[in-house]
Order: sequence, then C-alpha cells, then structure tokens
Amino acid sequence: MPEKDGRFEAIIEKIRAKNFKLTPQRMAIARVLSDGGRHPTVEEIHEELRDRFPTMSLATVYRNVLLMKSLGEVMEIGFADGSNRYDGMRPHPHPHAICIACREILDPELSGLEDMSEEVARETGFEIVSHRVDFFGICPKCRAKK
Amino acid sequence: MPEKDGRFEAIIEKIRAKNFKLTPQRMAIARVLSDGGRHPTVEEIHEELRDRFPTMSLATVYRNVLLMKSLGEVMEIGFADGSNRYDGMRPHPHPHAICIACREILDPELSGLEDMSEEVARETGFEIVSHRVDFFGICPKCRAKK
DNA sequence: CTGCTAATTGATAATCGTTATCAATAACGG
DNA sequence: CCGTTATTGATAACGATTATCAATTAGCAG
Ligand SMILES: [Mn+2]
Ligand SMILES: [Mn+2]
Ligand SMILES: [Zn+2]
Ligand SMILES: [Zn+2]
Repeated sequence: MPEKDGRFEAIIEKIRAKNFKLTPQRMAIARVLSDGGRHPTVEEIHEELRDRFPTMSLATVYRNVLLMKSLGEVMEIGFADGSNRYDGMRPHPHPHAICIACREILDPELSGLEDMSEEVARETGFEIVSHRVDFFGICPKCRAKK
Repeated sequence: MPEKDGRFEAIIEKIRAKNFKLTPQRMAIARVLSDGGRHPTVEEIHEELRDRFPTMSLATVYRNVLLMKSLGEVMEIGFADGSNRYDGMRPHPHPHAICIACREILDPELSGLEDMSEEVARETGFEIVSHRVDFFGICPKCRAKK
C-alpha cells in the first residue's frame, strides 16, 4: 500500500497526540485513507478490510473517517447523490477531475485557483475561506471503450 | 416577484412543449424558481407558497423541482450535508459564492473558468463536460455583524 | 505481567431528506 | 360538459449516516 509523504504517520501521530486509542481497525482505516491517489467511499474501505477484519462493523469505518475528518487529516468530498468519498492524502481543499463513467477521481495540479478566489472576493465582497472545485468528464480509459 | 430574462416563460413553454399539464401549483413553483438571484431549498419554496396553497404537499414541490431539473430548466446545487438548493434563473453550471454564516448564495461573474477547464483536460486527458465551482466565505453583511 | 477504567467496537435502532405508492382530484382535448 | 390521464396530497418506504448500548480492549498504574 504505497502511501507517500508519510501521511499515514501524520494521521497516527495526530491521533496519539489527542489521546485517542490506536486500535488495529483504526490504523488499518488510516492506512487505506493515506494511500495516495485514491478517493474511496466508506463502503469501499469496509470492503477492502473485510479479509483482515471479518467482523469489523461499517459503523466503525464511519466513526473513524469522521474522527480523522474532525482532526483535519482527511477531507470529505460529498456529492449530491449522497455518495461521499475521502482523501487522506491531501486533507485540504483542492480541485478534482471526476470521471462520470467509472467514478475515478484525480487530483490535477491547477494554477490560477488563487487568482480566481481573489476575483470572487473582489466582485462579491466575500472573505473567501474555502472552495470546492470539481471538473466532470470522461477519463481516457472510458473514452477508449466507446 | 421580479424574474428576469423571461425565465418563467421559458420554463412554462418547455412544460407545455413536453405535454405536461400546467397546474396552479406547478406554475407557482416555476415562478419562485425563476426569481433571479435566489437559490431556495425545497422547504423554502413550500413555505413561501403556503399562503396561496395551504394544502400543497411537500412531495409536490419535490416532484416539480425534479421535473424542471429533468427538463434542463432548473439546476440543482447539492451539498454534502444533504441540503439541496435550486437555481431556475441560470440552469447551467456556473460558479457560486456561498456565505457559511447566513447561507446566502451569489452568482459571481467569473473569467478564466474556461481556461481552467482546458488546463484540467490537458493535464488529465479527461474530456471535460461539466463542472462545479463553489467559493465559501463570509458575506459583507455577516462580516459587519462581528 | 495483571487488573482497572475509560474509550472503542459491533450490532442494531433511529434519523432525515428524498422518492415511491396510491386513491382522489383536476387539466385539457374533444 | 365528458372522459381520459396526469397530477396531487397523504403517507409509507428508502438509504446513507448517526446514535445507542452492552461487550470488548487499549493504555496505563501497580
Ligand atoms: Mn483529492
Ligand atoms: Mn446560481
Ligand atoms: Zn472513467
Ligand atoms: Zn452571510
């Protein structure tokens, strides 16, 4: 499981610092979430850990994702259809490219977001504190299938 | 109720063209949705029409918002917390500025979105077909209250 | 290593926004 | 005005998430 940047260690350290207990389930969930490039759902995390933790409840996954979110170590990407996905690799707001066919989610490096944020502030008088930027389309793999 | 651009007429015409019936409830809902600048929830629409239609069911509002959405005449802005808001003034994807204090939603005119879309396409290989761009912050009114 | 205590877990019930169901009503073409 | 059929209002069902609670276990003191 190739987590980069020591994200797993950062999450565990935050949990320890706040005096939460380090259960095997909790660590396994943190490991899946810190796996770069993926944006799994709670169901997918639960499914993925089924082999190692056959009795782990879905509620435990929900609870721990919620905990890590509240610690600022996991970012939630919620959609209108109710499906939520999680990114423990980059826990701060960043743009996404989302395939509407296979639901793959990428983290594109994007310039100009800061400028756009300032433009919104200038025009509306808002003090901008966060953003949510998604681009929907068809990924190369799905395009080839047509 | 100051709808601009004849949005109300456009919605009604689309409904007529598809041979759906023009009920008083349906027309009233269309009128609220075509009211520019607002982004009401289903509950707010229901509440707003309570005086004129005391017996109108919440389900009727849901149904008609869904209908107009499927006709491409109303855009849904869904949030992770489950709250959905609707824009019948601009039924195509466009950026929003959202106050995290009072939940007011504005439609800022924003340049550079098209360029950003192309940048994502170039970097990811995706064929971009849509987007969702929200900027969250504190509006001038709420800022003054501090 | 052992035992204590509070946090966590697993199982399940409750919640809440939305959608489906269905009998009664009403739009609209003839 | 009539008949057909969509629509409405009332309410049940739904599904993802959250709350509840007894049983378990991590972390720690002895
Ligand atoms: Mn991401
Ligand atoms: Mn809008
Ligand atoms: Zn794809
Ligand atoms: Zn405000």
